[in-house]
Amino acid sequence: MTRLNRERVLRAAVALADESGIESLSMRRLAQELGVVPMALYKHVANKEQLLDGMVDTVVGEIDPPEPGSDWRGVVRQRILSARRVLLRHRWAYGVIESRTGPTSAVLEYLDSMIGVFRDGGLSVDLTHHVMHAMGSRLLGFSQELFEASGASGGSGGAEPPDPALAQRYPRIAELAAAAAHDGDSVVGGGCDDQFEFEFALDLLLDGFERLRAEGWSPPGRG
Amino acid sequence: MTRLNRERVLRAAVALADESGIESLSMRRLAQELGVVPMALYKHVANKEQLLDGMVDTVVGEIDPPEPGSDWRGVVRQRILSARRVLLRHRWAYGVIESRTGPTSAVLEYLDSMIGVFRDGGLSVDLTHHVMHAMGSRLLGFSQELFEASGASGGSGGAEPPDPALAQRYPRIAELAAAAAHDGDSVVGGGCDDQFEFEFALDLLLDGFERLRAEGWSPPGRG
DNA sequence: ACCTGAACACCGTTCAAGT
DNA sequence: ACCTGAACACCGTTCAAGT
Repeated sequence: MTRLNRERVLRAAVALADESGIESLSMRRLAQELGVVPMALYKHVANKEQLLDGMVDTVVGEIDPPEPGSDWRGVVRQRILSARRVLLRHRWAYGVIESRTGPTSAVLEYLDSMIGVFRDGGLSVDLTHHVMHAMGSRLLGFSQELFEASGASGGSGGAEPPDPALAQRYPRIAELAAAAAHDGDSVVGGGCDDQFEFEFALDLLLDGFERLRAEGWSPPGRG
Repeated sequence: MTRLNRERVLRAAVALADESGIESLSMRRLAQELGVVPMALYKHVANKEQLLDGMVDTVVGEIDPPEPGSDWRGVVRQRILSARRVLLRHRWAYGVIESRTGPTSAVLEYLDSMIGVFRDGGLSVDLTHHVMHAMGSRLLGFSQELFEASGASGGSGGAEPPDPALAQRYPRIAELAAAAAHDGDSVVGGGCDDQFEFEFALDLLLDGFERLRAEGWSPPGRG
């Protein structure tokens, strides 16, 4: 039973969230996992918020650094897809990062380096600024879909057969779902190729940015 | 003291979340607000999850219907900006909608009608499908920014003066923040014109979709 | 049919005490 | 310096009882 320290606490918290979901991560449960009384944790993290901050830094630190390349779009693309792979390994990270009131230092470092790629690619400070906002959480590989995933027909969740009553109430959704039914059925989400959808939107945005850069975009007048 | 019913429960819940924030919305607190014992609520909503579903439907029902116009982009734009105004009145709705495992019926209705606008605008079923994914939660007016808002310098939150040590650690962020400092200072978020950023990204996406439509985009081969 | 009371199994966190 | 025990003020929800 080695001594507790901040790193052991954070690693155990990440492992617990990975295995049992973020909703199972309580100070009490984490302490139990570490064979310690709940209050022992408070010597190493100030409170639960700071624990979550530390978990975010741990995860964001797993993202590959940018691999320099000729095309700024390629560099951005590769790094965001790396972030996406990391975040898919830690599915709880999505909600936790969004719930932070401010960015942690690892996130700031990540954003700073991403800005550098855009700037080095020739985007102006102003354009880069709006680009960073437009990318939003997609910079970290988040899909920004309306719902986390999977079966959505009636509410009971899971993969149900397509409901003809729902198809009548929502005919446009049904048409899309029918066309998208590569594997499985879905309203919006399940049965779709998440990776394809992610890259479709990502490339659309990057191409749009590149077009604006090439056109010499500048902000609308301030008066 | 009139009889309790589902609608009164939902309206009180929305009002409580609007005023005190979603974190204050507990079954016990809501019951207290209604002058009733906690268990009385369970006759009108099955549990807290269903209460949240009902609140989402209430809010999504406030979005204006689409105003038919000549240009599909204009119709989509106007309706999404209406959704955004609604969601800004109920800031808790963002997190609650994203936390639902499946869409509520009001959301399905909204999505169905949005799909109709794209299809009537001449987008193919396949393109509309990917467009819906690419829009994601932006369809409901969400910004999809990395952090909810405001001061982000070091972690203590609030509007601090720009920290020279941080500027040295994150020089690219500092450069952007300096350029963006219309009113107030910010790392990414505070001091920026949220409405401008939202419309910038929205229009970039809509223009991209229109370009693909005009080019007769079709999905890549399946083999 | 609707509301109540007491209870169960949880939370995060403070405070005073131990070693 | 680090860990513990007991307590406080909360949760959502079940179950049996009241009217």
